[in-house]
Amino acid sequence: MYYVYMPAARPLPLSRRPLTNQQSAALAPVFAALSDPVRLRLFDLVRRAGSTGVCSCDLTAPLERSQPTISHHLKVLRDAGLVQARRDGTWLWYSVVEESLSSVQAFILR
Amino acid sequence: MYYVYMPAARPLPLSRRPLTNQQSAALAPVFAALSDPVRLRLFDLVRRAGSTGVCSCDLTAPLERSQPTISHHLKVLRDAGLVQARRDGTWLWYSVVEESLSSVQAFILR
DNA sequence: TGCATACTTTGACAACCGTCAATATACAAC
DNA sequence: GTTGTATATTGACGGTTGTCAAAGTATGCA
Repeated sequence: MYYVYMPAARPLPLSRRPLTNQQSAALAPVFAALSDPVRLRLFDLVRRAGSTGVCSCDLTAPLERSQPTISHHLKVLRDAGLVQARRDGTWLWYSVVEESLSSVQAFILR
Repeated sequence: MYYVYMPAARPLPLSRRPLTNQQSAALAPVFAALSDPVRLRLFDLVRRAGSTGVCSCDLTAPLERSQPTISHHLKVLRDAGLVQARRDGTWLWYSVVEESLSSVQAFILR
């Protein structure tokens, strides 16, 4: 009978372990929200409007889609946590949620 | 009649102009390929296999999907240019395409 | 109250997606 | 050739998606 040195069981750093079911389930909707060309351009337009934001009424014309369609896409981006809306009278001002792309960035650099 | 100084018309740096139709159309399929939880885990498993790659036969069990389903997802990742396959006898070894995420990275840092 | 503008929701449609069983193909060994 | 293993394709199924017209809701103003 020999005694063999066994290092204490210690999990690897999180990022060196395979992506878990929960992690992928949380990440997929963010990628899905950006998987449509119209939404990509929409997000880009909102982002370049900075902290001031942009009125959604100014997003319909450049994207050549009906107003309900733009409203639908903005909801998808909102539900994914990528953009937020602030009401000002009858207008809605959209701006990006800072750090909302950090999970995507973390996956890329993983 | 006055002469007013007008700087020569010069386009802004590319990244400071709105995302074009073509750019978003090229980018969306990459996001779409990563918009499914199974494909995210699949890509992660392939990536952590490094340049050696991983046999696709070793990808079915951990993802708890049928062999045709995994084959389908691998094709989606291949078509998006995210992974590549090298044949070795009856096996196929999958590895990531380096720099394949650069367009996503560029969009995030845009 | 009524009207106008900004936006959302509903309903419908075709197209697409994830999944699996069944089948087909590719390759190696015999 | 045959047999066995690895992978791809086909076909079908329910579910989801992008789109628009139409109708509904919300806000401001007279």
